[in-house]
Amino acid sequence: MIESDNRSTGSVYEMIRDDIVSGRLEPNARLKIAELALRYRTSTNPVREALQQLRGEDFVQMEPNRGARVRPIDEAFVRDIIEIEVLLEPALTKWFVSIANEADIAELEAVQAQIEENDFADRVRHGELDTRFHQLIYDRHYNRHASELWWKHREVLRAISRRFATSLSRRQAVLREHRTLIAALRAQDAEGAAAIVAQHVEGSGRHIIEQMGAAKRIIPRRSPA
Amino acid sequence: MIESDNRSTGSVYEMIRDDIVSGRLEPNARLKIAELALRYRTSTNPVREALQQLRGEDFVQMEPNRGARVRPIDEAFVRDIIEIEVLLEPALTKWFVSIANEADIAELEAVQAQIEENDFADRVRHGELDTRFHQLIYDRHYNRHASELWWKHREVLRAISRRFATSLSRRQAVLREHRTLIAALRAQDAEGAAAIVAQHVEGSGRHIIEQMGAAKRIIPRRSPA
DNA sequence: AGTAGAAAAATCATACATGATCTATTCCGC
DNA sequence: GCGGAATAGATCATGTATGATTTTTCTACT
Repeated sequence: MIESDNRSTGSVYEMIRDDIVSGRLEPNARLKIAELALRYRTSTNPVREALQQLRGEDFVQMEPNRGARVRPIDEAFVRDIIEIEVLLEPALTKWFVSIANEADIAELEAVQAQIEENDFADRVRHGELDTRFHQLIYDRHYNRHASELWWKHREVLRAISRRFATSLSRRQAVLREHRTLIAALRAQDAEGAAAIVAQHVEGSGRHIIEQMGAAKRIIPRRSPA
Repeated sequence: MIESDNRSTGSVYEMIRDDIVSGRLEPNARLKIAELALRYRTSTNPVREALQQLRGEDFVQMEPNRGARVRPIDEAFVRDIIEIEVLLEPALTKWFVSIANEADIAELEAVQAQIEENDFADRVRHGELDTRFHQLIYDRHYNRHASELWWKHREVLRAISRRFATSLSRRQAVLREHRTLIAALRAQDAEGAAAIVAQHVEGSGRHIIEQMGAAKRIIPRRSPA
């Protein structure tokens, strides 16, 4: 246990989930019931239930009689998610083109301005802004399922990204693609916007996977359970 | 409670899930913990945990202090799932084209022969065969995430379908599309196969939604909670 | 290294306290 | 008497606690 936390706000589920997504609980970390119960100042029952819910959401893996672990995230996992996002996000974007009004696009531009102003200096802030940028596009979709699926994937990817810095070339690509996307949206070019988003997602995935590969070569990997 | 079940095989989670997917627990049915504990001959703790896991998988909905219900399934829900499948399944199919060998296609044809032989006479059997048909295509995909997502959606859709009969025109379309799909796969025509699958999924979704609409007009709907 | 035994941990079963919600009856003003 | 508000009791979800049992994990010894 890293820190004996005594936050008392929010459900146990939310707190554990938060700790996983934010990285305070590392990938593959063992999640002992008694320990978590202490950490979140509850009894074991809520912890068990939270873990089961997280298991259902695939944030946690469980083996019979061997308890729970934070879902270990490897390159294949990221690739899988990205492949789905490459399909999903362009489709969500296309629909956004048909409903976006001037105010929506102005808001996108405002966020983009903040992203450029921050210019990757504050990594956490960039993550938040970038998420908000895409969320503006996806969150209003009528397909709640698709939108929530995106969000779930997003959170996982963000949890990974926060461990790595963004390469210079990737920074450039991100800014460029965001700008191009805004232009396409403004021009009501659904196909163009979708194509850029696909490229954006793919690039993001490739970047993360490369970083993971690089990190693995430096940090000696724990034997995987 | 309909039946006092005393099956003792499998985890409580599996049994509840099974009862939901198979329809023994109706959509929107209230899931009382004490009742389920009796039904599955366990204590309340495993039931509570199973419900949380199912909640994470979205088979069950929960409201604070008001317990759990079997996820009510409406047209919007089906539409959402289908929209995702329209993206997912063609992509999975394309990949299948690149790895399928003669034996794979022969197996598809064998299943298709059984489907045609059964000719929708036994509804449950048709559901099984149809699932197996598509499973042959998707299950070997390297993207476990996508494959599992398909499977989850499939189970839900099957649970709905089993309540309705298949219209004559839909029967024809299913058989035709399966045959065309096999032909495209054999011809290594990835794009063609993908297009047919997209059409197949969309048609299936449309059919289900129509059936649901029709049923609603006959069966007076319970006030939705 | 391999292993026996100890400690830790998961899992399940109860029992109970508390508080929210639902139901149905009572009660009041009209 | 009638409709609706107030309320008392039943029902249920949720959290806590504790013990039994089994499996896994750790530790110390050969």
